[in-house]
Amino acid sequence: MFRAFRSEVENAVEAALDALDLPTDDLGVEEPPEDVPATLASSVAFRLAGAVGAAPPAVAEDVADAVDIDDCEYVGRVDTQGPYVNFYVSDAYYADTLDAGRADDYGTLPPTDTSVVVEHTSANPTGPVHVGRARNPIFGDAVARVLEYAGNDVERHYYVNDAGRQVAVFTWAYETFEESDLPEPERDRADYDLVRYYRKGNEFLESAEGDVAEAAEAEIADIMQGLEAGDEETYERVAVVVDQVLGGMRTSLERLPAEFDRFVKESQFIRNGDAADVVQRLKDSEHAVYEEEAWQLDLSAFGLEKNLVFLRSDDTTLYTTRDLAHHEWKFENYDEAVTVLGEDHKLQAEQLEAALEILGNDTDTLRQTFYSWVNLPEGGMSTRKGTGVDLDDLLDESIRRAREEVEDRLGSRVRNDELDEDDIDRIAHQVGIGAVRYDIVSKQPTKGITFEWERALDFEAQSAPYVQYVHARCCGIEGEAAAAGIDASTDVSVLDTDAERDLLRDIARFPAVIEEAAEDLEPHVVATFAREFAETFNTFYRECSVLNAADEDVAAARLGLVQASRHTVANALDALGIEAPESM
RNA sequence: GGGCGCGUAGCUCAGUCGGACAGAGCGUCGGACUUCUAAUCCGAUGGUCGCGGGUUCGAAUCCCGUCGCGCUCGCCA
Repeated sequence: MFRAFRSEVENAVEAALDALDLPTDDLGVEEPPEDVPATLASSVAFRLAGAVGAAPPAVAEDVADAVDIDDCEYVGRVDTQGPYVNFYVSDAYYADTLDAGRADDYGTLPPTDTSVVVEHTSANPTGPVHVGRARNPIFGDAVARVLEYAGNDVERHYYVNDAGRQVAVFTWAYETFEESDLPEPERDRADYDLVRYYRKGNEFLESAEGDVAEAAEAEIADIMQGLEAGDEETYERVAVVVDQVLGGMRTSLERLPAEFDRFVKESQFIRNGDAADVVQRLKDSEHAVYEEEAWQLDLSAFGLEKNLVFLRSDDTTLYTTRDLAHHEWKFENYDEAVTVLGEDHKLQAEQLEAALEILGNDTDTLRQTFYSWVNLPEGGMSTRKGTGVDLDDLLDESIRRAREEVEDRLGSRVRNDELDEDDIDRIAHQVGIGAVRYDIVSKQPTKGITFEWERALDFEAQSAPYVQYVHARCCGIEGEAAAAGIDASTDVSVLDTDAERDLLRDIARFPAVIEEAAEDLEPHVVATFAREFAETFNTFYRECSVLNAADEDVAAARLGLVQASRHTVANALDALGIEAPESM
């Protein structure tokens, strides 16, 4: 309802300014501070004071008088407070909010008929997913979910690097070194198993000199040439490594869960000739230069100082070259493309966008969004060097601590619903994984995060369990109410306390929060909303009992409010990829 | 050194397309369970919004400068 209310307010202000012969380019519609009872306000009087020749409060009066809300359904009243014109919601606003909240998909926006491909994670298939990378699937999956809630037709893609130098090194190492020379794997799974060869290979290359180094490099170059030439046998050799490691990584990612509709291998753009086609078209462009035996793009016309090499002197393509073909494929098949990347890829992303324009693409449909790396107190994490915390270890530890919490609370539990072993297991997983996700997704992606165990696994702070608990409380009330024979109503006229009205106002805002998160690709606003909503609900919970309400009508309406609250909190959590427990 | 990002309470963070006295949680201190689940609630405490200028009726928010931290500047990805 908030979105409809806002639109009514904007139209009303614009019409009022028109009637007064004043400019309408900036309506100044904004949300007032919390202690102001209005739901929206306009600060337009400040700006018009000069032109009108009167003090802002007087102008505000004029505007308020000129505002006509007769046709408004959700604007109930207008007044002024100093220089501000304040807009209050109508009874219909509350009534329709409660009614809309009955739907279990509440918060979902109308279909946009737009297909959006969200590419995220796309980590090189070189080893287990570590926490430094884990921000990508958590943030990326939330972006995809939020876009879905906003009415888009979303596909999630993982772009698999199976054609670059790193996998060539990996393949060579896998075929060259003996298992007996390697340390024990940390887990019995392909990614943990094979990463040992990758680390060993890199170690070898760093220290090797002379003929030995040259021989190794020759073998690696041979693999890269084979890939470039479309040699089947080479693809098969590489795939042995890539598919196994990727399979292991998927197992980790699915625990979050971060699942994908499609794994797009970059080698396909070499094999189908698209990469070669891109190379030819770039060579023909006016920005192409041939320097030091390699083909490059001079991107100074796009404000980029560094040239982009798109064809090596040995005629092999680079990651970005193949990614150009990949993006043209996306443009052909989807209305919009969103890519979630680490901040270390910013320059490459700018070069990609410029090159796509040179190739004649409209890049307005491409949005590349970035997140800062998660570092350890002692520095960065690296698969190659083997430094960092594995995502599996973080999730295991989080679940373990969550289970401890559940077991600790069993004794002091008021509710007599007898949690069995399966319930404890379920809650430990929901809370443990939810806490990790919330910790990551609730922060602005541009801000750096230093990983610290105790902070990431703090269940007391502004965290997933706090929000999840509200959902469990809603489920508990609904269960008790059903047993007591109470049927929910949508009669808001008996919901007149501050706590009830505040809760309705928060429920009403939820779709607008989804809209904002999708527009800005910032799921953390949903996390902030969920936390604030939980606070509002907990106040309601304390002050407004459903089972012990003064009369049946109030009990029924409050039960309706609890249902709408449950849908709101469940879907806010779902948009973040966090499970909503029915009991805790 | 150039480019990009970040800097808000002791700590972790919201707020940043200019607007009403800068908000939470944690911590500290003090309260609330015979009540629909206390993983909860209520109160107190705590801030030169890195620093210095500028624009404006109004700046945490925009501009310039400066300091600190991160990323980046490969024929790696």
